[in-house]
Amino acid sequence: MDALSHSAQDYLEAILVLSLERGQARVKEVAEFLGVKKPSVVAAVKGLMSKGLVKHEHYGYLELTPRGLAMARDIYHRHQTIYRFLHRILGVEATTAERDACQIEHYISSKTLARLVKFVEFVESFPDSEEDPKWLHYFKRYAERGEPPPCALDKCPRGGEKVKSLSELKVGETGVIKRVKGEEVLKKRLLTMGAIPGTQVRVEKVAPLGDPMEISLKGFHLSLRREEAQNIEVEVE
Amino acid sequence: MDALSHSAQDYLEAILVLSLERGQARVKEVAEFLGVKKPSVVAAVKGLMSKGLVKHEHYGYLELTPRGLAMARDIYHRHQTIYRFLHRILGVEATTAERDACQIEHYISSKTLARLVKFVEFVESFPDSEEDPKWLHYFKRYAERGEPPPCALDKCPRGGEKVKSLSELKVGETGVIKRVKGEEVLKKRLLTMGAIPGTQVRVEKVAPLGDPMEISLKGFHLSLRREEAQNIEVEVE
DNA sequence: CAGGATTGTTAGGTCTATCTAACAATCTTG
DNA sequence: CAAGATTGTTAGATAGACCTAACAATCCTG
Repeated sequence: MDALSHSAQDYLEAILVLSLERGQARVKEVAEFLGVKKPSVVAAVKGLMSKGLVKHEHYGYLELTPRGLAMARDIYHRHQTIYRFLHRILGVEATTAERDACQIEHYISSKTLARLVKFVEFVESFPDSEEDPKWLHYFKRYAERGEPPPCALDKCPRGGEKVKSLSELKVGETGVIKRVKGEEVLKKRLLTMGAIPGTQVRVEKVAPLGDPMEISLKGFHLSLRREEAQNIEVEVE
Repeated sequence: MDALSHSAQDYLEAILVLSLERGQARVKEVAEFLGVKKPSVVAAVKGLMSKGLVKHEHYGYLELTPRGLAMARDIYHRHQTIYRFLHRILGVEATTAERDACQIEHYISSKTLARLVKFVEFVESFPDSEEDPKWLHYFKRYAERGEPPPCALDKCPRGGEKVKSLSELKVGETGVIKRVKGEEVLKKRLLTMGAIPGTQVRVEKVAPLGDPMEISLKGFHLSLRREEAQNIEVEVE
């Protein structure tokens, strides 16, 4: 049998959730749940019936078959995993997390999902003495207040040297590029833009949140994102 | 002007990447890059031209306008963030991470993206003394070998009590449900299934990887996922 | 119990994103 | 330089996912 389309998966999942919450699912409820019109639900259900996933008597309730239930639970499991990651770990607000999970669930591969399941498991199963692991606690503080974790305060990985990432330079400061880090694609792109080791750069402007940065290099002006600038190590002059 | 469709965003991003890699983009290259036929590229480019995002002379190369470049970079930034999360942090293999990032980038909200950006930043900026933070190192070990982190070995959050999560029970063991944890939706569903505090459960079968578990409860048989079982705290009898 | 309100269904339509087939323009090679 | 190969374009088609309009069935209330 053909794989289910994303839309069909949404209808299946909606029927499951409504069945669990209210004991039954009706065309009108599914339409409201998914934000579509009733004829769309009827058409979708017709397709699901033809695949043996839903039972639907004329003018009656919607019912998942055993196969439909198994499939819906898989889809729902995927949804829950992503939701928990977005909400519990990343700290995204519940409504946004719910909506994004609903969308993303269709596009995440089973390999990626398996890895995400393990990550969520890892975080939720080993919380240290608090509900969150310490590092997640630090992350949330970092995300909300920009405060680095304690380990960054007492031991600086590049302590003492005049080597910084470009993102740490202030307006007016200059330096010589020492190294371009990061993924191949990003490195290639930065190199294409002229960020070559040995090249002098000067910080011209920095936007309020450090993003973007205007720098001059080889007589040209570049606008870089904070992440891009972070990947360029410079020796301060 | 209308927001770009997901498909249009993909074409814009493809033109950017090809321009960076090869210095130019052609219809045939974009088609290969995105896995579509050439007429599809031509049609899409027509739309992008009408929005002032791409310049395209008849039979000529594709070129991003300054506005198109700015937009493409935004899209690409989003892609890179997701890619780095999937590949660098979750440890998903690069090809799969690249493909999933390409899909997910359209469905992640700006709030969720902002949070993910901070998460990637947090991980990459505070690596302890090694390339990865310790906890990420532990996670990768956990994901690959199932090995818990050191903190779980010397200090067990529920040490000594006969309270375990249902997932930790073995076949034949029984217990009484003490608490159902987790998100409201999940809790409600488990409660709907009869997982009510005070109820006795017995583990009948466990699949090889602990997923699913067959348990009996109130004379009924339930099939639970490992994550579901993890949310049910029981006092072992 | 009849009429109005609400929910469900059917027919036909729109829009997007892709395709195939056929033709046009450009490039390469003998 | 001409012919073949390759790339680019146009016209028309398909499939999916939704819509509106109109009608059918069921439920509720006066």
